[in-house]
Amino acid sequence: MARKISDSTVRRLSRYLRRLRTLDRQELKVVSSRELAESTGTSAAQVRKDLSHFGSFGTRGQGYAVTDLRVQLEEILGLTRRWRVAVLGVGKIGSALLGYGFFTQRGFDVVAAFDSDRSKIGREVAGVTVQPLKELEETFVDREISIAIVATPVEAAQKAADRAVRAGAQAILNFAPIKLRMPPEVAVREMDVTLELEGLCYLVTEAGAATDVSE
Amino acid sequence: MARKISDSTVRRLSRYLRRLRTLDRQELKVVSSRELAESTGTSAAQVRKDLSHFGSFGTRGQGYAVTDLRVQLEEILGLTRRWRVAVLGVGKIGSALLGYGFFTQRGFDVVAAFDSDRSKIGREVAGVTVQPLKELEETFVDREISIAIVATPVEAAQKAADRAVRAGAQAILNFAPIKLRMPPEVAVREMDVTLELEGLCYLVTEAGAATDVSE
DNA sequence: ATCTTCTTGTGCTACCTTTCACAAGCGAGA
DNA sequence: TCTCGCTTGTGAAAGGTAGCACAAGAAGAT
Repeated sequence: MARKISDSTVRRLSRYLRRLRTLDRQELKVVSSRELAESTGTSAAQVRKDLSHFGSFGTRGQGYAVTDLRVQLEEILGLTRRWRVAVLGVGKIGSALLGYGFFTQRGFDVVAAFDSDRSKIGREVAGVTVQPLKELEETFVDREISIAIVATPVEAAQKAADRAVRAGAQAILNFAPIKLRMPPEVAVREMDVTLELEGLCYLVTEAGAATDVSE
Repeated sequence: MARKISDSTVRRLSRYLRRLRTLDRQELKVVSSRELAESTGTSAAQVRKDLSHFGSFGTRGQGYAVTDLRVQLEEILGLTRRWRVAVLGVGKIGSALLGYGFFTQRGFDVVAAFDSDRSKIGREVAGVTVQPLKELEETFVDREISIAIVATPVEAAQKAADRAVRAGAQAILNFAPIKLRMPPEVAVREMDVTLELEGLCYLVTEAGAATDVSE
């Protein structure tokens, strides 16, 4: 299974999984690609294509067994284990993430938080004690942290991410408005609020301009 | 200019703009597509192709005039005006966004916040008073709010977004882990933390599996 | 056992995005 | 004025992604 799966496919798989978990809780046994597509905003053909990259999980004429497919997707996405996460930067976003109950529920344990601000160090946020940055390396190793969430101010983001990677982080979720330079073996995802907002502005402006012309 | 521009192009334009603003502040006069590409994590050809959809902004043999291109991009993205934004749901994420100074700096004014929780209503967060949901419609119209940031719990997200749209919102930035169903004329962007985290898990797991085989 | 109905899995096609490669064009210097 | 060096703008090729359409196959009815 060395096939390269695209990011958009992986994102959709996450969506299918989310839906399947709900269906499973509702004790529904079977779901069709069409139903799955409708509730996740895609097409039935897309659902089948996405799943077909990993095998044949359905029954022709019937659909997919909910629990079974849920488990398969959890395995594909690597969600059968728990993941230890550290938050770098305990500002507004960092604190919000620390208190985000969804993480624990979904297999992510936030086991450490770091900040350079003296006044924050030692404080406990949602059960996690804020540590000084100099303890980063040791803590990452000790607690086997594999994912770092970068929520520092933009100036500090690259350095924080570099340190996390040197300390063993395999993946970075970046909230800072900067494109991080990372070695290719490190997985990176960007969560850039202003980028998305600006994208919305473009679309609204564009739509407005188009309407003006036709009027 | 009825050409359809892809989301990924628009995102890159935002990145170029961000870089150009820095360069402009540093009083640099000219920048090449190569420099722009390196600092935004893409290729020089991509930069030129992206810009070429909107016109010819550079000088052959020289590059692009920083200030000029900055202004052009601001116009293309619709950032020459200010945008009024409302936050729906003043939980952890909502509060973090309300206090996010970057917005004001970048042309976005958060002028309203709503929550259904009695205990939060009337409270002031970062200069904005939290209002009850029933005032949503009136406030959107009065304050000419065009962008709604949905930061409610997942169960409330669809309804909140629907109300915002009926009240005149043209764009939605959605932080709730759900794919919103919106009329096609409404622009939507998703900011889904767990989706991205799960994506990272897939990549890490995959990389690990690949290494195991080769070892 | 055969037929009908239903939904999957997939080859093929169409479209879209990125990369390549080079002519066009600008400025500086002789 | 001509040449040289450099970078843009762009047509064409390559590479990917999504949609279509249908054969394959499973379950239940006759």
